[in-house]
Amino acid sequence: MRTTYHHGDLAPAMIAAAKALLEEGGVGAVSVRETARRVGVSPTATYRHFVDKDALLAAVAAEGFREFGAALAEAAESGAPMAAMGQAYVRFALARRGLFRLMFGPEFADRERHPALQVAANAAFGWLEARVRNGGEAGPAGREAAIAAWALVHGLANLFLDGLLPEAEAEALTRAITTQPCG
Amino acid sequence: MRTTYHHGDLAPAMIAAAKALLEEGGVGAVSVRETARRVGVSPTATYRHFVDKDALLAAVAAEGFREFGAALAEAAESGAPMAAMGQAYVRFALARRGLFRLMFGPEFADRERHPALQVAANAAFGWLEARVRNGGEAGPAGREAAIAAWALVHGLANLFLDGLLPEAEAEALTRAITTQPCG
DNA sequence: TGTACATCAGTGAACGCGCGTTCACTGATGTAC
DNA sequence: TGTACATCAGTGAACGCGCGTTCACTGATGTAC
Repeated sequence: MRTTYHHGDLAPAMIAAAKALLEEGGVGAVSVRETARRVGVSPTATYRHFVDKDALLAAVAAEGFREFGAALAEAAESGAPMAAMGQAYVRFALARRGLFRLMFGPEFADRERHPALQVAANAAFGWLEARVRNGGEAGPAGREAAIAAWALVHGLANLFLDGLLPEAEAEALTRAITTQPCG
Repeated sequence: MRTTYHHGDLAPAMIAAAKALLEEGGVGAVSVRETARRVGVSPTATYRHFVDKDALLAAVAAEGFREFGAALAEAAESGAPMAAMGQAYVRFALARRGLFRLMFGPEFADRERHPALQVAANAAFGWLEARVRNGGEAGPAGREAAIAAWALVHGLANLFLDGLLPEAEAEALTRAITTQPCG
């Protein structure tokens, strides 16, 4: 496929290939060797761009948070922001299952070791902070309400993802629940 | 440690050892070989009791659901069942992180292949069904309210687990949020 | 415009590892007579 | 109570595998003069 010796854009290509593997078989299916194979490059080339496998996964997760944040931000423009963001949240989780699981999974539990990832995650959840400040009451009650809304939508996403709620009803249930007074 | 040739109780011992590994290093740290090593038995002995590694993990997860169900049922006896169950839910997730992640994780996504696990999971969530039937209104609104309560508490558990909400506040936040009118 | 050379981005072979699982086997146990 | 024998629950060695990573190296690119 590649005719030149130099690939030219290896890092993004590796990230894209890793994302594809992630969707196909979960985080367990992502290996340096298979990712390199997909890109058409020797495994060794990886180490020009990522110090180790963990760094590759972290880069994938960071990109995930950026996409996630963009989807939420777009929904926030809508007329009914809370319901729209809830839908966007659940939709992202179901459309990008492997990525979503990686982003929130135990792989990057110690967030100290991955500051860039931390930054991306915080940016994605900026809307939450904004809601705490702007929307409704300030103070502890406002914070708790915002957290409750977040937890509600995060819980729905995970329950659908885990097959504990019927995925076919994801859209309808999410809409119904996030448009109730407490959603 | 063991002096007899026959262990006598290998299956439960393997499950216990696998659970310990699960807490120490997540599902990735659980291997047939290491589990057998811990029990003091050859890896091969495992296959007398579990057809393969997957079966061992499924047995662990099933036991997890039974313990989880018991913890929830006990909380349900309390004077303020919803708040108590919320606390129990979150507490279980944080105390048994590896187990909780395995139970809800992608390992057993196709629930068809693990009927025993399915049964255990359904039993654990019996309280949910009960609440839909007995508590409050019946019909779609009642169902949605029950699902919302479940999602709220499941979301809180996962956000603490994933380090997105400060774990130190787990008790207080969970109490505050589950005792609000909509919790 | 041409050339020497530093630097960058790849390669291929090899390392050591732990894994899940199978094989042929053996020690221990239980049961029928 | 004793014995033959089937069955059960282990063992140890070996299989093939894919992995992450390192090594010494090479082809391609860019820059200074």
